[in-house]
Formats: sequence, C-alpha cells, structure tokens
Amino acid sequence: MLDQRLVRDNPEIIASQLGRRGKAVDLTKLQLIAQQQRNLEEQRSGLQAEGNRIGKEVGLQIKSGTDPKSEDIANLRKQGNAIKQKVSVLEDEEKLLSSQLKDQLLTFPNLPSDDCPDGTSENDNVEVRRWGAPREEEGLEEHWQIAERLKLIDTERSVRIAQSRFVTLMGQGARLERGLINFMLDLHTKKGYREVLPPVLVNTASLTGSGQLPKFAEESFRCADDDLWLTPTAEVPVTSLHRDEIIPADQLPLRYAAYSPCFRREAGSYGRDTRGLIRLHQFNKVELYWFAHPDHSEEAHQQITADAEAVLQALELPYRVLDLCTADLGFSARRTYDLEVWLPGAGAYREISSCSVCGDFQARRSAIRTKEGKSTKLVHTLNGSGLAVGRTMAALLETGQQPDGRVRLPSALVPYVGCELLQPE
RNA sequence: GGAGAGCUGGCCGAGUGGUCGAAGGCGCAGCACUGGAAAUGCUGUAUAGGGGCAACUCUAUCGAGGGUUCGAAUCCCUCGCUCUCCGCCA
Repeated sequence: MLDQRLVRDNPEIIASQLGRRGKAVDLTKLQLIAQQQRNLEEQRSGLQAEGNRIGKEVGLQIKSGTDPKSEDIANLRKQGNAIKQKVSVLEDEEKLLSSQLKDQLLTFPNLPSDDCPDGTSENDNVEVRRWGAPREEEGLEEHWQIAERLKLIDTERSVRIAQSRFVTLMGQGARLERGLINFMLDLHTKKGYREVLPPVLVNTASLTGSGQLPKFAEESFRCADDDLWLTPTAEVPVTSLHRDEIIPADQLPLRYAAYSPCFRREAGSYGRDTRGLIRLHQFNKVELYWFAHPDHSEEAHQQITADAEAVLQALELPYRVLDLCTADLGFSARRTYDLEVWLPGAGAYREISSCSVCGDFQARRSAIRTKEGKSTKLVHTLNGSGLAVGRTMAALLETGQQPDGRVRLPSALVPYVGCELLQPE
C-alpha cells in the first residue's frame, strides 16, 4: 500500500510513477478525499478535546461538593451532549472518507524503483547476465515426454482425483521432488536462512497484507465455510509471520526459507502449458524471504537473487537473469529479477524464480516496523523463489536426458535421490 | 460438535463509572556505585494520526464493532479469537 500522505501532499509522484507501469490514474479526487479527511480529523479532535475538558470539569465539581443536580452541572451536561452530537456527525463522515481512501489505496500497485527499467511489455525486460552453456541439440524430448516415459508422473489419473492441471508424482518422480525440496532447504539453511513450514491455509488479512487481495481474488482458491484461502505462495504466510510486529533493528535482516505447496487458479491461462509440470493448480516451492532494514534493501535484493541463483548453479542448470521492466513488475514489487532456466527440450528459457524487493509496500499493509531509538519505521520486505520445484524437475529432466533415454542427475542431487540416473523401473 | 473460562502495554498482572495510556513487577535502556562485574539505587521505556523548525502538544487505542453516560478498561448488546474439559480424529 502506498503512503496516504503521498496521496495528500504529492499525488503527482504517484501518478508519474504509476504511469511508468502503464497505469494512468487521476488522483485529484482521491487527493481531495485525503485532504477532507484530514480536515475532519482536525475538527473532530478539537471538539473531542473540548468534550474531555467538560467531562473532567464535571467530575471535579462533583468531587468538590457541587450538587450534581445544580444548574452549573446541568449546563455542562448540555454542552457535553451538544459536542457529542457534532463529533458523531464528523466521525461518520471521516470514517466514510478513510475507508474510501483505504479501499482505493489497496488497489494501487507499488511504485517502481528508480532503477527499474522502463517498458511497455515483457519485451522490454533487460537481460542482465547468463550462466552456463545451454544444450541446443535437435530431437531432444520435452520434460513431460520424459516424465511419462519414465512413469515419473501420472497425469490422466490426476484428473480423476482432482481435475486438469494437477499432477501425481510417482516412484522416482515423487522421490526426486522430495529430494529437491530437501536439497534446496539444506542449501539455504547452511547460509543462515531459518527454515519455515507455514500453514498453507491463510486468512483474508494475510492475503491482503502481502498484496494478493483485494485485487486478485480470482487467482486464489477459497474455502467455502471459513475465512481461509489456499496460499498461492509461501510469501503470504511468511509476510504475516511478523504482521503487526515491531522487529528490533539489531535483529534485521530476518531471513527465512519456507517450503510450501502453492495453489493457483490460473484463471485466464486456458490452453497454455497444458502438459507437464510448468503450470499447475498445485505445485511445490521453496521461498526465500527477507525482512530487511529500509536502508539495506537494495543490497539485500542482490543477495537474495544470488541465493536463488546458487540453487541453479549447484544443479548445473543454465539460466539467465532478467531485470523486469516497469510493465512486467508484479503488484507488490518495486523491482524484480526473474531467473529463467534453459529448457533444452522446449528450446526456451522459462521463469523458475522471481526475486523482488517490495520496499515498504507489504510492510505498510501488514504493519511490520522496526525501531531505532525513538522512531519506528516500516521494514522492507523481499521475496524470491529458491526455487519452484516442479519447474526445476522439468529443467533437470530436459537437461539431463541421455541418448539412451535415461536421465543423468547432477552430482549434488545424488545423495538426495539415491541414484545418478533415472531409468524405467 | 457440547460445556466452561478468558482476551489489559515487550511480557506477567492490578484495576467494576470520574483527572487511567492505565498501579506493581519482570524485561530493556541510561545514569550512579565498582578496578571491572554482580547486587543495589535513581531515571526513562506503547502504537497510530493531526499540529509545530523544535521543545512540545492534541486526538484515538485496555480483542473488534455498536450502545448507555457530561465522563467507560470498568455497565449493556453483537461478533471474533484463545484456553480448559468432554466427544471425534491424523
């Protein structure tokens, strides 16, 4: 969420920054609401001060012996009542305006960072670097072909169990998925990340706090009888881990590595990536998350990205890093590096991790602050996939495929999977 | 699902209508004492919003929302959550 004061005092900053994201907004009305709301607050608190004075006066007089039924007291009561009425009118107006303001504000995306490249579509994303030597051969299989041939996944029966876009991992496939989760968590915790296994059902406040609500309700699965949703990413519960808290500055940064299954409705993606492990309603992900001091979030962003890259490097998977342009930024992000892994079978780079710095955007929604001396300020939050497990498996299958149909796993994974070659069981 | 208890500051805990943002304790910070430390003593220590260059000041907040009252942490109503016991259950 954006700062209300910015709306009130410098709406032109918001307009120009959101303009960079391709969002044209007219803030004159909202600014007016914000200013009126402040005026009402001033009037109201002045009246309340007067009312408090009268209340005390009555108490004092009665205590010092004045007859409670005396003229003086009756007069004060009358004044008190008059003020009460005025206050309640002002209060109603003020509440209406604040809720209008807040409702609007919750629908605005974050302002892009100054360093974020300008652009109008994903074509304007800037490639920052590449790592590894991509396999570029003719006749390589795609991961879903390999997975079905080796019976690592059962797609058809998954439809019976649930519906399309769900997958059941079987045998070595299940083992590989489990091994990858463990491998990733081990890698991150060795670097000092605290491991987290959060609830995957989250309440409305949590989804609002990290930015998924109110705008993206149709992207999440919702429980019919409770205020609970299936989390679309561990970013949601981990943000709320410290919701409404003040974190002492000497504890920052807090770094978490959270494994969770993730659930997304993928509304509006009919027909895309219908086969295999790329786009599912349920997938596993290890998420990196930082609560950082506001002065150090830029460095933190470089570090969290490097920590996500470390997984790809350890798995010997070639990738490239994109600096997302303003048009491609997610709702809560100020700046994002996407990691795209090379899929030799598909012959394309595919997103496998998104590393974002959100500034104080989520912290304001979630009331997560830090304290130095007397002043409290909002922390900065960062998140990055480290990594999306299903897509990692897809990349491993395509990258490790052998002419004989088997799949060679990177050596780092052998202790986790128990073999270096996947072959028909 | 049934029955009961509770929800107060970072924590514990007092407070049943009047100057209470809230006693006391713990914790934390500063100062004093000390060669240094412990112990001790003193002082300070919530959040949000408004005004002010600042010192400071006003308003709100005792789970949430309504109500009674000149005045509510305290009384009334609704809701939420937590805990305990019983039932069920991995």
